[in-house]
Formats: sequence, C-alpha cells, structure tokens
Amino acid sequence: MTPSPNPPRHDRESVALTALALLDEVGLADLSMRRIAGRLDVQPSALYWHFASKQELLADLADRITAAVPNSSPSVLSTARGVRDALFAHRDGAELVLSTYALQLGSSHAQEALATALRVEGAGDPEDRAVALLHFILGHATLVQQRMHADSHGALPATETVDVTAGLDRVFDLGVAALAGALSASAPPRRARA
Amino acid sequence: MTPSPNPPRHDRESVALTALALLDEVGLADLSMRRIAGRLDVQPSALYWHFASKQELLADLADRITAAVPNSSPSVLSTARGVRDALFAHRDGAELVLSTYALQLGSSHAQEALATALRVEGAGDPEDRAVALLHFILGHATLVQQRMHADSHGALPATETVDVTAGLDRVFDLGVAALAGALSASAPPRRARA
DNA sequence: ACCTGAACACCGTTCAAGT
DNA sequence: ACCTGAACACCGTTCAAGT
Repeated sequence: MTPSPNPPRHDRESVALTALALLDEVGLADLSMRRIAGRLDVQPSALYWHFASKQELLADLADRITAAVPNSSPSVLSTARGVRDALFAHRDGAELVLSTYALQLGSSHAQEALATALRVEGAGDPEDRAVALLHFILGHATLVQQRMHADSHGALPATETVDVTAGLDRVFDLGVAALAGALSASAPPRRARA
Repeated sequence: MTPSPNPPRHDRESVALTALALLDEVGLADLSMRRIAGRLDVQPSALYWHFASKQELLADLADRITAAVPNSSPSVLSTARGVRDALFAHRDGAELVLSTYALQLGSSHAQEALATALRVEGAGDPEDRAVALLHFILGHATLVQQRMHADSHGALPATETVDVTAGLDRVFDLGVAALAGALSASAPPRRARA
C-alpha cells in the first residue's frame, strides 16, 4: 500500500536551484559538491548523475544568473546596469560568471543585449564595443563584489567604506559612457574635417 | 667537520619565486601549498613559517606580477598594454591579480601608472578613469587568458581560434581608446555652451 | 630561525551495487 | 531513472617537537 519506496527526489533543475540558494548563503569558495549534496539530503556521488562535473554545475548557475538580464532596455547605460545588477543579484555572481564565461563562444545573452542597445544608439563597431563593455562590467563587478565581501568581514580598514562604494558607482557610469560613445575610436581620425 | 647539518634552506623570496615558476607550469588551479612544498623538498607545513596563509602567498605573487609594469610610458595606450602584458607574462596572471586586487586600497602600481599617463594626456577625471581602465584591463585579460588556456586544451571548437584572438586585440585597443578619451563624460553637458 | 611529523577537517570524482 | 557506500587521491592549516 505504501507508495514506491524510492521515488526520484531531484532533477537537474532542483539541484541547480539548491546550489544557487546555497551560493548566496556561503559564497563561491565554500560551495562544495559535498555541501550541496548535504543540503539535498543526498550522497555527494548522487550529484554526478545530474551533472558530469562541478564545472558543468557552475556553468549552469552562471547561465541562470545571466539569463536574468532584461533583454531590451531603453539605453546602453540601463542595459549595462541591468547586466551588472544581474551579477550583483547573487553572492559572488560576477566572479562565477567571469570564471565560466570563456567557455562560451561569445554568444551570451548579456553580450547580445549590449550589442542591441549599442546599435539602437548608433554607436560604431557595436559588436566589438559590446565585448569591451562586457569585459569592463565583468571586471568591475567582480572587484566591487570582492570589496564588499572583504569590507563586511573587516579585512579592510573600515574608514570611508561608503566613499569608496560611491566612487565605484561613479567609475561604473564613467566607464559605460566612454565605451558607449558614438565616436568610432578605431577609425582614422583624419576623416573628421570641418 | 661537516658543516652545520640543518642550514635554513629557504626564505620568503625563494618560496615566492619557486611558487611563481610553478604557477607557469601548472596554472593557478593546480598551484597547491603541497605542490610548492614538494618542489622545494620541504614539508607543506614549512611554508607556514614564511607565509601566514596561501592567500598571503598569492598576494605576494600578485604584487610581483604588477610590479613588472613599466612606471612611465609615452601614452595611455602603451601604459595599458604594459599592464596587460605584465598580466600575460605569467600563466593565469590576470586571474591571480584580479582575485587578489580587492584587498589593496586602490594604491597599486598599475593604477598609478595609468593615472599618470592619463594626466599627461590631459584627460578629465584621471583618477576615476584609471580605475575604470584597470577594471577593463583586468576583466579583459582574465577572459582572454582563460580562453587561451581552454583553446590549448581543446575545450573549445578549434575553428577560427586565430580570428577570435585577433578580434580580442581589436577589442582591447578600442576599449582603451574609449576610456582614455579626453571628453569628460561625467561633467554636466549643459556647461558646454557656445 | 627554520623545519619535520602527525594529525584534523575537509575536497572532487569514480564505480560497483542497490531499488 | 536515481541513489548509496566505499574508496582514491588529493586539499589548507595547526601544532608540538626537533635542530
């Protein structure tokens, strides 16, 4: 009469969602396969039925994080902020996406959103600029997120932590504005004649 | 008659130099304290007399890598290339510096070199632009270096690997030129009146 | 001052075996 | 289809003890 004694308890998605929740709790450095398995009440080896490796699991998490960026925004700046905020939405999100990103062949959702916004604003070299913008956002967000974590654990002098964060917001806007500029920097400047 | 039986064999510098050489051989992921100790013919615990933790050793390596950027270059572009090439000089150099960087309070040699070059070229907001440039270079170099490693291990389709690398060089120059631009993007544009 | 030896509390991954 | 149990080859770090 009792139902089947060993119903499958998890699939690929439930494992990924649990891992993502655990990431927010413990951070990337402490996100081990054994911890994820523990949270799922399962042996570590069970995870390898759903994912071939930890790397594959992390890549899946990175995809979920970048999938959250809005696909069409009114401006390059708001699109860039959308990418950054998607990375900020999870602990160590920027570092995770950055360390996973090189494996895709350049066709990420974030990159496409940036390229589209650049085309709309009539920037030169929209594809190259989208890549440059993405590199800037990933580097910037990774450093900011690390700094936030270091601050919260007292690894840095607590003096003017607020000022530093405000300065970094200014740096982000400045970087995006520069990289979005319509001036085609790679074109020979002599063409611009009065 | 035999000399003192247990002369100290290593100091902080010899450990760091061995670790740096080993980094180039095995990469950051395989650079363990136990491997470094093995290369020095020493027990792993011996390393903790010279460095308080692996983190501290890695920070020392990152400092040595960034110390190699030329302190004065004729232009922002050549300074930026100097920073990038210092990161490229060691396997996973960009990732190592990026993951260590948040702990310094912004006074790195690389950042100062960029700020100086920006002031010479008369760019607006040289300090903020130096930070933005550094974030871009670190993000870009980290991704390029990861891609290079993935390529060499066949983790990516081998098609047009050369084109991708050439494209990334173009992206670097474009990004640097945009971020070095003399136009002060954060100043209120209304001030510019005829 | 510099290092050994042993231990502690962990890792990712594989694989036969169970249900 | 999904998971257990046990094993393999590793980690970073601490600490008493040696010389």
